[in-house]
Amino acid sequence: MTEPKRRTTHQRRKQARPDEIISAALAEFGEKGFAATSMGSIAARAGIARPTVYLYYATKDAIFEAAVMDRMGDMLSRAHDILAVDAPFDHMLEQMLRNYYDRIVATDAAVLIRVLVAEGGRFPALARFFRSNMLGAGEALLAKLISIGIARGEVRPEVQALDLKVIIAPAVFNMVFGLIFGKMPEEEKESFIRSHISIILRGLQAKSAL
Amino acid sequence: MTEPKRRTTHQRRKQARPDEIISAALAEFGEKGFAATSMGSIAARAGIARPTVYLYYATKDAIFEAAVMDRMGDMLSRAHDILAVDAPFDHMLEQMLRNYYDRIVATDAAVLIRVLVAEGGRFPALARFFRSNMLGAGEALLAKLISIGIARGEVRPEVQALDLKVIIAPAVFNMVFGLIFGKMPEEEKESFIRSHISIILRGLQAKSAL
DNA sequence: ACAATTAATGACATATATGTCAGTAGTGTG
DNA sequence: CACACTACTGACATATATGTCATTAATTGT
Repeated sequence: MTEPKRRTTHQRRKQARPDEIISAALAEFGEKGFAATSMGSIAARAGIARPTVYLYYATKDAIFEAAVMDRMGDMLSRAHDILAVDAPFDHMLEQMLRNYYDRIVATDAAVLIRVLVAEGGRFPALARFFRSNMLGAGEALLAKLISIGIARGEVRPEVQALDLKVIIAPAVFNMVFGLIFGKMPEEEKESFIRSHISIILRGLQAKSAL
Repeated sequence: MTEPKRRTTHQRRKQARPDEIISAALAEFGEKGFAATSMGSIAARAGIARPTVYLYYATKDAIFEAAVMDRMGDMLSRAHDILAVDAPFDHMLEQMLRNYYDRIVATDAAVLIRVLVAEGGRFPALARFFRSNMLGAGEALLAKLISIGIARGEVRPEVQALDLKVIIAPAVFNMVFGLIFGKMPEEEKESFIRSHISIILRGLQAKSAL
């Protein structure tokens, strides 16, 4: 419970506002896009007056920056713990990829991608941060899996030298696809994920492991 | 030469304007994004006064629609002819994928994707058109290759039932990656393409073909 | 219960984009 | 060489978003 404190309206709000504003902003960005969203509409959705927003964030850019930092946190980094490195390679890879779909593809990350794509190179610092969390973490984890797989003879050694982004690319594709054409129905998505795992896994495996 | 006709400034302009406006608009969209681009800046880049734009297109949306129709044309559909269906499967796939990178990833399509992502579901008709040209054509061609490959025993039969979008997904990923983080340097891009082909090809091949 | 503090807002000044229209200036014709 | 035509533009009216500030209202300490 962390000490409720029972502060009445104003004071309690002070604590909650930043998060309320970020949530409202992400909802608006998701519906209308970044540029088409005004400070006014963010305020309205958050249930406050427009000038109040300026008390917490000076610009729309600042809101987006705060949103990225808040929501990206360490999305995938925690996956390290979950992964059972003693399982067979095909299990590890499937678990890792499904984790990726659950923890990244199906989250606010889609909205953040929408904004980053829409605004092009206007947020280079955020793009770097996003990349390290969204792709970097995945690549690092993959590199680990691959080297384990190679050591065990389950993965063909040439893979070591390849660009591992290819392995997660279909998941990112799936996300962007949803942004443009609307989310795939659950059934189609599951079929896509199975196809992803099937083709990529086979693409990595050593001949002897087939 | 198609009959030069030698019309002077005004008349000649009339013919050229629509294309000039579309080119200017795409350049602006690519630099600043769709929403951040004003009719004024499009006009300025096209070297005409703002009201002149309205003589050809009533809204910015109309310009974008015209741009999609004009630039998407039949990007990949012509690839059918180029493809040598009697080559070994690995050659056909590599040729098809490289064709995809050349004809789609490295064109105005990136700008169109940027706008479609940014504007979410605001252009459903265009999204459908885009999908059939950008993905549909690729999928159709792939389905053909795959069935040939299976018939010859070069591709494992289970692939028939999979979602073939996975095969081109890394190429689309590469495109979106460029939109967010800036284009990959040529060297890295070539390495990515090779990784793409290597992993996907292996992922499709029958055991006997390895 | 009352001053002091601070969260929140209404209202104003400014900036930028839009859409329209009357008018200008090239272009071809009788 | 006037006359009609048409591509084009400057200027206006309107709408929407921004950023700021003086003021209000809620909360806390004494």
